[in-house]
Amino acid sequence: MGKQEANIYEIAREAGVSIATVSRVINHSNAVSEKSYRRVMDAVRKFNYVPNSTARSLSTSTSTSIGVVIPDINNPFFSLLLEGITRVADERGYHVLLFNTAENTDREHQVLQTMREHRLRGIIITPVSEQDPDTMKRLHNFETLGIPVVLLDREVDSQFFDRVVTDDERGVHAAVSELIRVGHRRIAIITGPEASRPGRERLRGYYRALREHGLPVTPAYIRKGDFMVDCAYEQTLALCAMQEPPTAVFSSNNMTTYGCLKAFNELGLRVGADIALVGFDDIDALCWLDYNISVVSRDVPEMGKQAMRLLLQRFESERGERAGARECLPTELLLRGSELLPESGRAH
Amino acid sequence: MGKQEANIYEIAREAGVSIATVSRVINHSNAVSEKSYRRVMDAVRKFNYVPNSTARSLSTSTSTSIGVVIPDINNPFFSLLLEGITRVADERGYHVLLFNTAENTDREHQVLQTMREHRLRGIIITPVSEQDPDTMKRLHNFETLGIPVVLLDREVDSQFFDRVVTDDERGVHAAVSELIRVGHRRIAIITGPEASRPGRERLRGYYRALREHGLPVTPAYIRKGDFMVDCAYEQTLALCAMQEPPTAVFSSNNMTTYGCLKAFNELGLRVGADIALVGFDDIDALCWLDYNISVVSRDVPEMGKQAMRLLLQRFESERGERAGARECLPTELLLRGSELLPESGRAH
DNA sequence: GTGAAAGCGCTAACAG
DNA sequence: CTGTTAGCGCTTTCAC
Repeated sequence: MGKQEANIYEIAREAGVSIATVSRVINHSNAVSEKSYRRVMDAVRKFNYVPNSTARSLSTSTSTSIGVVIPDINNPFFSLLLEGITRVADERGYHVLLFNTAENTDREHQVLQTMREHRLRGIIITPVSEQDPDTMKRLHNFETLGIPVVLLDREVDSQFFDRVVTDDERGVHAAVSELIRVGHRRIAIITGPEASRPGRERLRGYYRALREHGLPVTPAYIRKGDFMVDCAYEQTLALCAMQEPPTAVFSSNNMTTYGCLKAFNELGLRVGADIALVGFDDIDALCWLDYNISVVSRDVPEMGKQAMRLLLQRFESERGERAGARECLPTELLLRGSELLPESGRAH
Repeated sequence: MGKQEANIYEIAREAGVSIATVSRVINHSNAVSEKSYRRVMDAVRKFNYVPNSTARSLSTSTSTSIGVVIPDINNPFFSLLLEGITRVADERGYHVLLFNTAENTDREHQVLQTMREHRLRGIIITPVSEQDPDTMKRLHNFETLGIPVVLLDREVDSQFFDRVVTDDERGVHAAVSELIRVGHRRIAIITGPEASRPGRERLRGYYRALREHGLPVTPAYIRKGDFMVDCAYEQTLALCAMQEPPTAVFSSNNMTTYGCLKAFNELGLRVGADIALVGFDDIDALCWLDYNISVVSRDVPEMGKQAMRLLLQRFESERGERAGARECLPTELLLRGSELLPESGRAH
C-alpha cells in the first residue's frame, strides 16, 4: 500500500551517479556522457520513474498549468472553446485547470482568488462582466506578477490585455443586410447583455445595417435579452403579439435562438414560411433536426486555440512586450433559407 | 514588472514573528496568541499574501488537484458531468485538472502518463474503453500509489475501483416495457458500443423487456450503434427501409436520438404519429424545440457530484478500506407521447 | 562531464 | 505559545 513514487535520489543511487546528472538526463540539458546517460535511463525504466512536477515547479518558479475560467460549461459555445484550448495546451505540454463561474460575479472573484495560490503559468478567461472593477483589478494583478492573461470573446474595459474576439459587428451587419435585401422591413433583434462586448457589438451591427439601408429604428423591435433561453422566449412571444409584428427576428446567440424557436413553435409559426429568423452562432443540433436556420457562424474551437496560442507567445517573448494584442477572427454568414421573406420562400 | 508574490518570510519579518507562527496562523493550526495572530493577519493583508500551494504540496506530499478525464467535452452529457464534479470540488477546496481524450485510447494513455507527473489527490475518469489493458494497468498503478480512482458511467473489467453508474438496464427495461404496453410489437434498438457498460446494459434491458413480455427477438431490429449521430442516422434509415419496419425505435443515448430524428425528418416520418421513439438521456434542446420525446432520464450533474463525493470519502477514510464502492443512481422514465403507437396517438 | 550544495516556499516535529 | 530546523524533490550555479 502507498508504494511511493521513486524520486531522483533513488534513480541516482541505482545508476551510480549524482542527482545532478539524473536531472541533466531527464531534462536533456547539458552534455552527459553516453555511459551515464544509459545508466540513468535504465534506472528510470526500471523504477518507472516520472519526475515530480510539483517539486520542479517550486524549484524553477514556473509551471505548466494554465487557468481557464468559463462562465458556463454547459453552453456548447464554451465547451467548444474549451476543446480548442485543451487541444493546443496538450500539444504543447500544458494542462488546464478548469474553473466554472456559472455567470456569477462572486464566484468569479473567488475563483480568481484561489487561482493566486497556484503557480499558474497563464490565464484564459471569459469574464462574467466586462465592467466589474474587482475582476479587472485581479486580472491586472496577475499581469503584474508576470502571469499573462488572455480574454476570450468578452473583454474588459481595458486595452491592457491580450484578447481573442470575432468580428461580430460585421457578421450581424451582413446578416441583417441580407434580411433587408430579401425584402424584410420590420426586423427585430433580441439582444445580449449590454455589459458584454458580444451583446453590444451584435447590436451595433444591427443598427448599422438599418442605417445604411435607410430603415428607421423601431425601438419596440429591439428587445433586451440575456443570452438565455427563457428571456428570449418571452421576448419573442412579446414581439409576435405586437400589432405590427416583425417579419424577421435576429437572435443574438445560440441560446437566444432556442428561445425564439420555442416561441415560434408554440405559436405555430413556421420559420422561413411565417417568419424569418437568423441567429448568431451555429447550432449542430438544429442541423440534425433539419431546422435550416441561417446563422452568423464562426470557428469556435479555433478561438480557443488562438487564445492558447496567444498565451504561448507571451511565454516565449520573455517578459518582452506588454500585452494588448487583439486577435480578431472572422465570422461567416451561412444562408439556409430561414432568412427568407414570409410567403416568398416556403421550405418545401 | 515581475513584482514577486510575497512569501512566508516577508510576512514573518513584517509581523515580527517566526515563519512557523505565520504558518500556524494561515493554517488555523495550533493555538496562536491573540497578539501574534493580529500582527500576522495585518502583514498578510498589507502584502496581499496568499500561500504558495506548490510549496505546500511539496512539503505535505499532498495536493488539492484532482484529475478529470473525459472522452468528449462537447457531448452535453459529459459537460453536465463536469459541472457536477467542479461544483462539489469547488465547495470542498479542490480543483479540477481537465483532460479530454476525444474517445481516443492513445490519447488516454498519454494523458494518464502525464498525470503521473502531478501530485494528484485523486482521479475521476470515464475510460474510452472498458477493456483496454494499458489503461487498466495505469489506473491500478494510481491506486497503488495511494491515488484513488473513481470510474464514471463506464467501468473497466475490474471490481477494484470505486464507480458511479446508473440503473440503465432497469431504465431501458421500463421504457421498452412501456412501448410494449401501448401496443408495439416490432421494436428496434440502436445500441451503443458493446465494449462499454452503458451500451451493454441498455441492450440487456431491451432483451429482458422483450423476454418478459414473450416477444421474440428479431436480430434485424437490433442495430449496432456507436453513440454517434452519423451511425445512428444510417441505422435508422436502414431500419425504415426494411420490408417490415419497426413501429418503435429505442435509441441508446442522446447523440443516437439526434441521429434517429435526423433520419425520421428526412423520411418525413412524424415521431409519435408515424413512428415511436424513446431515447436514453434527456435533451434540453429537444424540449425547447417542442419535440416531446420520451426518455429514460437521469440526474447527470448528480452523477458527477457523487463521483467527487466518493473521492472525498476515500480521502477521509485515511488509507482505510480498499476501493470497490459502487454507487448506482436511479433512472426515470419520462413519458411525453413519443412512445405512442402510430395512429393511436397523434400529438395534436 | 560530473558532483556538492544552496535554494524554491512551506510544513511539522521538536525544543524551549 | 513560539522559534529552530530539517526536510519535500528538483534545478542550478559553481568548482573540480
